[in-house]
Amino acid sequence: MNVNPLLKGTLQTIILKLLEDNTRMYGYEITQKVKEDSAGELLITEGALYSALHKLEGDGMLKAKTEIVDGRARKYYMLTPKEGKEVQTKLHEDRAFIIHLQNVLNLKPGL
Amino acid sequence: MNVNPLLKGTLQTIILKLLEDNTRMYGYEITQKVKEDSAGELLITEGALYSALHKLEGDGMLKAKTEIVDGRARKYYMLTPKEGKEVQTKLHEDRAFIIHLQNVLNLKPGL
DNA sequence: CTTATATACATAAGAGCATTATGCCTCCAC
DNA sequence: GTGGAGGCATAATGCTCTTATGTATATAAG
Repeated sequence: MNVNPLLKGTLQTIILKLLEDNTRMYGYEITQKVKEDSAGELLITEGALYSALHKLEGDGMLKAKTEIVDGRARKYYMLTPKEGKEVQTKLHEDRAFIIHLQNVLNLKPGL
Repeated sequence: MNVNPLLKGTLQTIILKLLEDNTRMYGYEITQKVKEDSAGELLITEGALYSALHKLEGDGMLKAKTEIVDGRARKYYMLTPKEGKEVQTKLHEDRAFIIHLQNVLNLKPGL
């Protein structure tokens, strides 16, 4: 995460959410998708991303499968089946947290 | 920050925003205010708070003044005058960041 | 009187997660 | 043949949080 170092700990959530919506993605693809969705404002650094992916894999949240595409290796990640509900819970909590934060900061939703 | 370890780096922003709105506050008061505003969901730990206050003071963002109230020492903090605009900028960025995050997480504002 | 709870500040140890800086490799356009 | 884009990875460093602990006063409960 580059432009604004405000939020740490968000990266895991972003990864899980994207994998929930897109079945499977590889690292570079995730960086581009986040950049797109945020109008170029959220830039995930590679160091942070790959560490996070490895950690989530180690924790059993993700499984990986490497494939060769156009002569280059891609490592696709997807959610492990059992973690579906956990992702939902996480997203629920994160949403609640953002709302509480908006209340504290007095940032009305929609502004 | 307790209940949800999602966001790190938010505490400084919270402190600055509260001091912008309330002229001056002391540490314990800040913990209670955040707890209130978040319906008991955001619990600032004392270790985090006092470290953050000391850092902001060291950076020249805040100035402190100790007073004795009811026999107990209170350390009131307030923004340094020159930092008014910086706080505005910070809050602006943070608001933008939250919105981008909502876009990436596909959490529609207001939900 | 003593104990618990609330008020109030502070610091140290440790962990977690990010940035920054590298490194390695391939494909393709100029 | 050089540079940029695609693609993965790790090490050093630093910031910020949690957890634990310490100090101290006021007040209510027993």
